[in-house]
Amino acid sequence: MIPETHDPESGPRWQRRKDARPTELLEAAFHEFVTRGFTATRLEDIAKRAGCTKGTIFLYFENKEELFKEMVRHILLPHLAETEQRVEQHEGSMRDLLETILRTKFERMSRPPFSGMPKLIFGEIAHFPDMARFYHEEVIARSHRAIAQVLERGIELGEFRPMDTSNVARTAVAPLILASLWMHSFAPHTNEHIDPSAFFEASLGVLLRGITRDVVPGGSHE
Amino acid sequence: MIPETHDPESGPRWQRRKDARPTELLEAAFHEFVTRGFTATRLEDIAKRAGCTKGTIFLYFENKEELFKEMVRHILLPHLAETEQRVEQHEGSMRDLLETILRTKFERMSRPPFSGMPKLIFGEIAHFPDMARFYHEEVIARSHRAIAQVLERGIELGEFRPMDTSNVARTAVAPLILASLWMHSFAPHTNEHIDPSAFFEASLGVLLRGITRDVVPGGSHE
DNA sequence: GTGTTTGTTGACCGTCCGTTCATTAATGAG
DNA sequence: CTCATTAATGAACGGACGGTCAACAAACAC
Repeated sequence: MIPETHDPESGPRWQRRKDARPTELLEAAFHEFVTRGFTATRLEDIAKRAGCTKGTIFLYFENKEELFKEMVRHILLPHLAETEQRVEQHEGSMRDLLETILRTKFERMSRPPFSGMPKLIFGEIAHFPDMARFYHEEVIARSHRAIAQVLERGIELGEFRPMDTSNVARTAVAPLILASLWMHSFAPHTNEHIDPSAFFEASLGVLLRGITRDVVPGGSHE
Repeated sequence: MIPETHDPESGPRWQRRKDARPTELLEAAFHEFVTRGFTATRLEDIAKRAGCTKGTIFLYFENKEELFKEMVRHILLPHLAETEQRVEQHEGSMRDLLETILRTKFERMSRPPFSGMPKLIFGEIAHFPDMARFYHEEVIARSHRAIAQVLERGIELGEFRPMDTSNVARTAVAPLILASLWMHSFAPHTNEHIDPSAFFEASLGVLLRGITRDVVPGGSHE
């Protein structure tokens, strides 16, 4: 009942941690934004989760929007090189590569905290033109390019039929995005629970059959 | 510069229109919600568009959330019977029926104002459990059931291969939803413009090839 | 015309929350 | 130890907006 009095047992009331704060704030922001959305997240919540107060945020970030941008940079950019590198290095079946890429993406996007990104992005990015451009160029376009490239190489190799690779690439990721959105919008409030794995396998099956070049029946696939 | 003085030329300052107000407000609400999102829409904007003031809204609706619910009921429910009836009455190729249903859905979802619904729904419905249940039961589940039914009948008729019809139905609509989301999030802020029709055709092609039962090459499709 | 009913207004209230800043205290140098 | 520096605090500000309500005026009966 004497909150003003500092408990001498617990050391200093707070510490000066200039180096650690930004990262802690970015990660707290990621959690809160992805859980509650940009607008609904209060800076006080982020501060609390990061173990400081609201005012501290403004020592390291210009404002809420800038914090959001930095958060995206900090969290997502490290994941991009991986996919690109995988495409670069892969040799052999493009069908296998495509499956691997989509499966990896699915693993990441189907579990928190990343499962919350699509809702966050599609739901609120329209209000932040800078951010929309940044996210599109740095995340979506790069990911899209990697998948389209795999499709093109597959066509050249005769594994896939000729197609509109750009739009098929979008078709390929659409179910992944829908699954994430579902988890964070309807799933918590309905009894109809989608089994994410089964949904992924079903959509992957449709995709692979839909793009594979017709083969002569009777011919082995090995 | 005398805004308090009412211009005698323009008739009464306002009219009493008890019957017309609700519909006008619901349609104004639809436009505003779909354009700016639930949270970002101010009741004042809706009132202005409907030709009245904020206070009038509360004569007809309990609060903002209730207005939102009524809006969904008013706008969407009339569209549902149509699809169900089409499925009921169709005879002949399930492939044609599936294509017709998806194409109709695409036409509606790819143009304003309906193109804004997915963003509105997936973006903000999580905050309104009642609404989520209602929308899921009355809109999504019914639409989903119709598509799954077409797939099942197609399997029985030997047009489609055996499959997880429920999850393939979701796979089928995923690109439509993604296209709508794109239009209302990234499209206004990037140079990479998706051609909605081309995207639809590409995804429809993948879907149909992906679910069609394998046929003997050389056989005509007629 | 007069009076009554009631649909509509618009000023107002209370709350929420991003942002600011004077104050406080942790830290490190000397 | 003392002092200077500055990270961190938390009270306070201000604008936005959902919701309220007393006053107003349109409509209608007579």
